[in-house]
Amino acid sequence: MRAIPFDVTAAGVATQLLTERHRQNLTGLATLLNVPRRTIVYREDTLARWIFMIAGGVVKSFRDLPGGRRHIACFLFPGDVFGLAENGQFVNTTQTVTDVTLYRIPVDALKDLLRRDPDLQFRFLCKVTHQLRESQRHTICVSTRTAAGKFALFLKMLQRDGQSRAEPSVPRSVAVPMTRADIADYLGISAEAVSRCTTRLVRSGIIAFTGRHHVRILNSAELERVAAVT
Amino acid sequence: MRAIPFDVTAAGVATQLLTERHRQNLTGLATLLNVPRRTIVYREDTLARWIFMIAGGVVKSFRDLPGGRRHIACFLFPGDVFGLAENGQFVNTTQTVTDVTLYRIPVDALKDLLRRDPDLQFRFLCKVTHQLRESQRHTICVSTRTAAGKFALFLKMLQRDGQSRAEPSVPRSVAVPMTRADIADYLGISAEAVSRCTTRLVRSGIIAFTGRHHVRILNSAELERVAAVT
DNA sequence: CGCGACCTTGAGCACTGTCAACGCGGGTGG
DNA sequence: CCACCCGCGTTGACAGTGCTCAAGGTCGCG
Repeated sequence: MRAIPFDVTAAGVATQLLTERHRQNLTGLATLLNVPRRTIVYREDTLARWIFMIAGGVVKSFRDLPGGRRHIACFLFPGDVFGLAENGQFVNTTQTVTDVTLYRIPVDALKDLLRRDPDLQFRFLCKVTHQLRESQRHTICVSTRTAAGKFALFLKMLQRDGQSRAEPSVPRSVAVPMTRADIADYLGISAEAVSRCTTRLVRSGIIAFTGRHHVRILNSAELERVAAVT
Repeated sequence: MRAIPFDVTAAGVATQLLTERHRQNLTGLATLLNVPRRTIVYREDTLARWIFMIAGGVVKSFRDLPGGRRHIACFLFPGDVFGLAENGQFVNTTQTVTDVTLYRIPVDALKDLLRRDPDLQFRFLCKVTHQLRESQRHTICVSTRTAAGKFALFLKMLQRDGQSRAEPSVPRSVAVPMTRADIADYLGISAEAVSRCTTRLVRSGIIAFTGRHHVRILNSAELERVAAVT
């Protein structure tokens, strides 16, 4: 964590796609890929020669910890950029959650382009800053004491994300494309704990499932209250 | 969380201070401030007109959650930049932990400078990327199941940080400038839990305290093992 | 329609949160 | 220079929550 200098909103909406000129500059460098679900995009600690940008679908970024647990750092949605590296190697492993289409951009060429195009670089700066804020929200999620509280905050995040991407959606209906196990690894709890707390929230009439990957929020105020428990 | 495009190391060491030319450009804009310990630098949800950079001392960035808990997002050290904003307002509250000297830079002027100086902007991009990685490490810390595991990872982070800043230090001695309560709020546990697990680590001969704010790591391998518990 | 992956539910145990009391130590004022 | 005092840290007891292991149930894809 650490510093966090730029206000995305003041600089234009970072979650929006780039301008047409920027798109053209980038697509000159990029390769478009179609990737089936459950596919590893890259593995941690391998040579990081590319940056990726999602055109459609959902990706998860994770790391297996000593001790056997798997920690999911983030879920990535259309418009998101990924390919975090350190010492020239990827930090996390990334895998598709759904079928995905993505742009693959050579990192060296992108670096040159950014140095020549300060405006485009500023977009990237805002994007990373935005992701830093998201990361801090994730940490708050995980640091919540109860499983129900974590899940409630997670739902709120998915809801915010969904509507910021202006997805075609039923009001108060939230898409949850990942499995219970993925949610568990993201929240730092067991899959059983996820099951138990969703069951309790359903029985309390706060949420309802319409299929395994769609939640409807029935009582937003109460959900907020669950999330706010010490 | 989300995307994470740039490899700090490949682009030059981001944790290092800026080059002399960059420093001169920046200090033209900056005001140097001396701030006593325990001072609020700015409060969350207030107008974000400045970015700050630490010349010396330690700062904490936190947010009080509904429910009464306080979540510390990060500790900031010399060379770190802070002032994260969203919609033109600061996201967190920041307070000095020790006596601090820092640079205060008007955000508008900085934005202009960055657009005119792509090289300097790239430094900032790397810095934010670095902080994103740190934030992910923080999340792993917090998601660890046991208090001892969280504390062990926290210590490792402080150690890495300390030596990356090339602090004058005794080998295996780690400076812990913050209080137990601050550590608790950072790790998402109670202050009592921090006390209990440090006591256990001391009794196990894994660490030793030389004063309240200095730890010596006696058995690094065992500390690693504690951190790796499921 | 059937198989397999995913999800749910249950019982026992370990750990942390909470509340409360005590100990320690540095700073301040007499 | 000394004694007090208050912030900070430690320790103990009890209740609550999640983890683990195990078994049963359900959805969706081939």
